[in-house]
Amino acid sequence: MKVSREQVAEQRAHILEVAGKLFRQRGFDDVTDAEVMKEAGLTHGAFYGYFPSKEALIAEAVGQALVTGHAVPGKSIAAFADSYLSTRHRDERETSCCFSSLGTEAARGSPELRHRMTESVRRLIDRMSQEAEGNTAREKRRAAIAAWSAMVGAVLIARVVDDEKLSKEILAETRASLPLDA
Amino acid sequence: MKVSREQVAEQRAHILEVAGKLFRQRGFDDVTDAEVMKEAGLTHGAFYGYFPSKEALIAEAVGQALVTGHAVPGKSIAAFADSYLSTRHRDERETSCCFSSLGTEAARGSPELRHRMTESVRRLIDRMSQEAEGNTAREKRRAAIAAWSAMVGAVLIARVVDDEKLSKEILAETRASLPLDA
DNA sequence: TGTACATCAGTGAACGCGCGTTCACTGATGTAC
DNA sequence: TGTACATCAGTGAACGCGCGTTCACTGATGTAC
Repeated sequence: MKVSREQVAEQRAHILEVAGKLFRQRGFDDVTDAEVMKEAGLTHGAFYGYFPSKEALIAEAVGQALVTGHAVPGKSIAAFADSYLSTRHRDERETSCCFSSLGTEAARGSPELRHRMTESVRRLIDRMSQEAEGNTAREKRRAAIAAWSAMVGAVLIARVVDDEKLSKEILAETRASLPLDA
Repeated sequence: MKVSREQVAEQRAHILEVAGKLFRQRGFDDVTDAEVMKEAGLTHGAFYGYFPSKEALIAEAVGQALVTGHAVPGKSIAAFADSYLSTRHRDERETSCCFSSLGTEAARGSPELRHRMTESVRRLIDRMSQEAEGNTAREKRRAAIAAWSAMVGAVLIARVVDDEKLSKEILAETRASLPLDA
């Protein structure tokens, strides 16, 4: 059945949203394109009308998630860090930050995927630099980079750890050490 | 052909070493058990004489890599941070730290794998706490946790980023901010 | 406005391929006499 | 010390299964007259 152009664009956005959630929840390899299409309400065969390959879907879905996802909204950097280092963000993986949920896989991913993630890193560091601690622009930028690294690492480690107490401690102590509340 | 007991133990250790390197280089899913065995100089069929499943191999190989690998040797914490946040460690993935090379996949791994990694986190935090900055034990432990989180996150991000200059900056600025040189 | 046709999003089934896993067999080693 | 047999690490081939990808077909929509 044919469908209007707007519906196609909506379907496409819907597929990307579904894929972004599934990938963050279970990783690139464990999620099949058949599953993504089914979850989006379409049949497997329609996939290649939307994307040339699974790799292309991955790059687009993550690219989308990086923008709409757990980026910095209107709130302050301190509030962003609070939510980033919360147990909620740790546990709700399907809507979480792509670096802490897919980072090690993404490092081996397509050039397109890595490029989109790189642009996201740039945006985030620039944004965080504005509010980070420091007397000079250089110091502020350093603090932003260090804070972002610690945030990503802490959530990653907190998710690997199988002891709830230790996991919480890592999130809380990392939060307490961030140079963001100047 | 039959072989002596010592040879079997050596072969097993060799398989684990090979698997640990391949997994860190290319991830759990992309490496097949046939490939691991071939690289170790054996045939595919011998695999299930050594391990009950691929999942078991993953847990054992990572467990081994966590101990012999990029852990803290005799050197100081500051020297450990220097080498951890070097471009060499970023680029030589096959012998690198399992958290920064396999962390996001490991977070979805078997209980056995996550448990071994948790024990490694505990050992590392305890060890780093001894030399970290701070006036009280609590402060030292906090600094150790924050430093370890930042180290893992920085290497992860530096590997995703496709711009060498930005990648180096993330490693260097994270290093400069660590509270380890008390 | 109504009819005839071209378009093309979506369907459903199939395809090769490579994966994890199994298994009958081999033959060098270790053991018993 | 030599011989006969049991053990079992390793071989090589096969197995289902599910993956990414392809394709002939369908039928509702948009367009032309």
